Amino acid sequence: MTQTTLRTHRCGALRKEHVGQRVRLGGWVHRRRDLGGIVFLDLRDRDGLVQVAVGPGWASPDLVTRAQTVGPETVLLVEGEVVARPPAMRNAELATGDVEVHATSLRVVGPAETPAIPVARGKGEELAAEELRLKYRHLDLRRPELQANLILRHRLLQRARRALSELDFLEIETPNLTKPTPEGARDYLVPSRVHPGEFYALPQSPQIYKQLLMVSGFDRYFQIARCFRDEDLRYDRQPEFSQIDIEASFVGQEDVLGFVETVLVALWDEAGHTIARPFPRLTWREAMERYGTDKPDLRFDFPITDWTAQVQPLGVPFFQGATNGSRVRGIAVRGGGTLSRKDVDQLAETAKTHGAPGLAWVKRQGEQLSGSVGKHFNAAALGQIGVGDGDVALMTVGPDRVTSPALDKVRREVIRRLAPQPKLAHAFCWVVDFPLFEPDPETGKPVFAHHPFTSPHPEDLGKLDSDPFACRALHYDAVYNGNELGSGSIRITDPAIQRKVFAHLGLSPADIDARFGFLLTALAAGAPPHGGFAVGFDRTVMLIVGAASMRDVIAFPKTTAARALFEGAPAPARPEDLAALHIKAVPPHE
RNA sequence: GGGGCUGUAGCUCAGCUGGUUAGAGUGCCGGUCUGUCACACCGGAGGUCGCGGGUUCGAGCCCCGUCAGCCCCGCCA
Repeated sequence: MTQTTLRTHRCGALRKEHVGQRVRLGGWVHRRRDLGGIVFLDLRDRDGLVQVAVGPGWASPDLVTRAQTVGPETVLLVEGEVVARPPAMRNAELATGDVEVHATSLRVVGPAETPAIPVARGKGEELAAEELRLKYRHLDLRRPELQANLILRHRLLQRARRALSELDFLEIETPNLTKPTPEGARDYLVPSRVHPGEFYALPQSPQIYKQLLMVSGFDRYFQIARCFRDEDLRYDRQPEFSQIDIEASFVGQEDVLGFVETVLVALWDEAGHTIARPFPRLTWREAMERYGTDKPDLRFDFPITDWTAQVQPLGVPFFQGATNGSRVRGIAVRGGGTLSRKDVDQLAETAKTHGAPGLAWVKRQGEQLSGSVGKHFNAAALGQIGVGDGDVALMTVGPDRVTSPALDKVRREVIRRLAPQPKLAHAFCWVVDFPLFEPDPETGKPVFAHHPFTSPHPEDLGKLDSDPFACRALHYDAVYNGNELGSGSIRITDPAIQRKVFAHLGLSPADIDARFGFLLTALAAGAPPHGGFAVGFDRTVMLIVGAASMRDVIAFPKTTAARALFEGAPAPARPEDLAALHIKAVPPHE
C-alpha cells in the first residue's frame, strides 16, 4: 500500500520477514555513523528508522565515499537488500532493529542545509527553545514525537467521524464567514470588499447554524468545526481550534450525554484505553462544594469539607470573619505530614494569589500538634474533622466564591506535591445542573452563565425573575481528570422564552430582531426539541497523548501572542489591499 | 490590560562581588578508523552576550525602556 514508483516500503516498516528482499526506500538521514571502511545511516520516515549499512562486500568504494558525505536531514533514495543482523548487532530499541539494509545504490534527491534546530536528539538532550521550534516548524514536525501526536490525532478524528456516523449523525459543514455574535469572546472580523464598511465574523462556534439544521429537520448533525476566538491564549487555548460539534433533535439531556459518552469512549479506545460507562455524575453544586470547581479531578480524594461548626467554638482569631455567608472550609490531607513547612507556605501563597485571606493549617504527629493554628486545636477537634496521625488540615475562611477557587488550587497543588497513586487513570464525569445565571463580578447582578440559547431547567422557570440565582440550566460539562473536555445544553425552542432571554441580556426588541431575527423566525417555523454538545478536540488530543501543550498536537500553532512564527502572521497589509477593502489602519496611541 | 521567568556560538547551557583575550557539551569543517547505533579518537573554525539608552575608569553582569518566547491573573457566552 505504501509502494510507489520510487519506493517499495517505508523505512520504519521493515522487519525480519523482509529479510532477503530487495527494497527501495525514501527517507531523511536521521544520523550518520562513519567508521571509515563502513558507514551506517539511520534513514527516517513517518513509520520510523531503519539502519542502512554502506560497506565493502555489497557497496562500491565510490558508494561508501558518497555515503560519508551525506549530511543530516538529506533526503535519500536507497536501494538495497534487507539483511538479518547478527545477534550481537541487533538493536532492541529500534522496531527495525533485527534487520538492516545493505545499500547498493544511494541517490540524494533532496539535499539539505545543516538544520537550524536538530531533529535527531540524543538521550537526555534538551529540546530547542520553543520559539525556534515554532519558527522552524518544518524541522520540528519531523521529530518522531510530534509525528506520533499528529498521526494519533488523525486516527482520533476518523474514529469520531465513524462513531457519530454509526449513530446516524450527518456531517454537515457550516460557514466560516458569518455574523458577529453579541456576547462571549471577541470576534475575528473579516472586511467585505463588495460592501464597504461591513464585516463578516469568523465563528466562535457553529451554534446558531446547528440549531437551524435541527429546525430544518436533519435530526442529527455533527461537524469537526473550526472555531475562532480573539482572546488571550494559554498552554491549552489557541485562537483557532477544532470542536467535535454535535446537535440532535427529539432528545433530552440523557440522550445527548449518551451520544457524547459513546464518542469519548471510542476516542479513548482508539488510544488503547478502556473506559467504563456510564460516567459518574455530579451536580454543579456538589462539585463546587466538594472540590471547589466545576471541573473536579476525580482521580484523587482530598475532598473539601465545611468545618464551620467544628472550628467556630475554638476561638481561632483567623476564623472570626466566619459570619453571615462565610464558612470555614478545608481539606484533611491524609499523609500530609510529609509536607514541609516550605510546602505549606507555598500552598498558603497559592491560596492567597487566588483570593483567599490565607491558609490556616494544623499538622498532627502522634500527640504533637503544630501549625499556624495548632495551639487552638486538640486531638478531639481534629478527630471530628477527620484529621488523624500523620495528617494535615488546611483551611481557609470566607464566602464560597472566595474559598472554592482557592481550595481548588490548593487541592490540585497538594496532589501535585504528594503525587499519590490515582484511584483510576482516566476519571471521567459529568457535571450537570449548572446555574443559569452567575453574579456579575463588578455589579453582582445576575448575568447568563452560558450562551443565550441554553434552556432554563423547566422546574425553575417560575424563579426566573424572583430568584434568578436559584435557577438551573439544562447545561452539562464533560470533565476528564480535572479538565473540561466540552459542554452542551438543551436549547430554547420557544421563541417567546428566547426573546425574554435576549431581553435579559439588555437587548432591545429592535436589537433582537436585527441580530437574531433569523433564529427567532426559524424557531417560530416549527422547531423540534433539540440539544447538543461540543468537545474541544485539540485539548482532548493533548490530554490523550499527554502533551504539555496544545501546540504539540497542532501542526501549525500560534504563540501565546497569537503569532505564527513560521510564516510571520499577522503582517501589515499593503495599502492598496486596505484601500480595496475600504479600511484605514490607525496606529495605536498611548 | 497586569504580574513572573527566560534571552550568551547553529543548538543546549555555564559565566563568581562589575575587572585582562566570554567558556563547556553538541553540531559544523578537516583528518584517522570495517560493526556502529548519541560510534570513538585527533585538530580547526565559529560570538551584534535579544535590541536601544543610562550609570561607571570599566557592563554579559547594575538601572531604565523595548522586543520576543513561555507561564500565571484578568479575559475565554
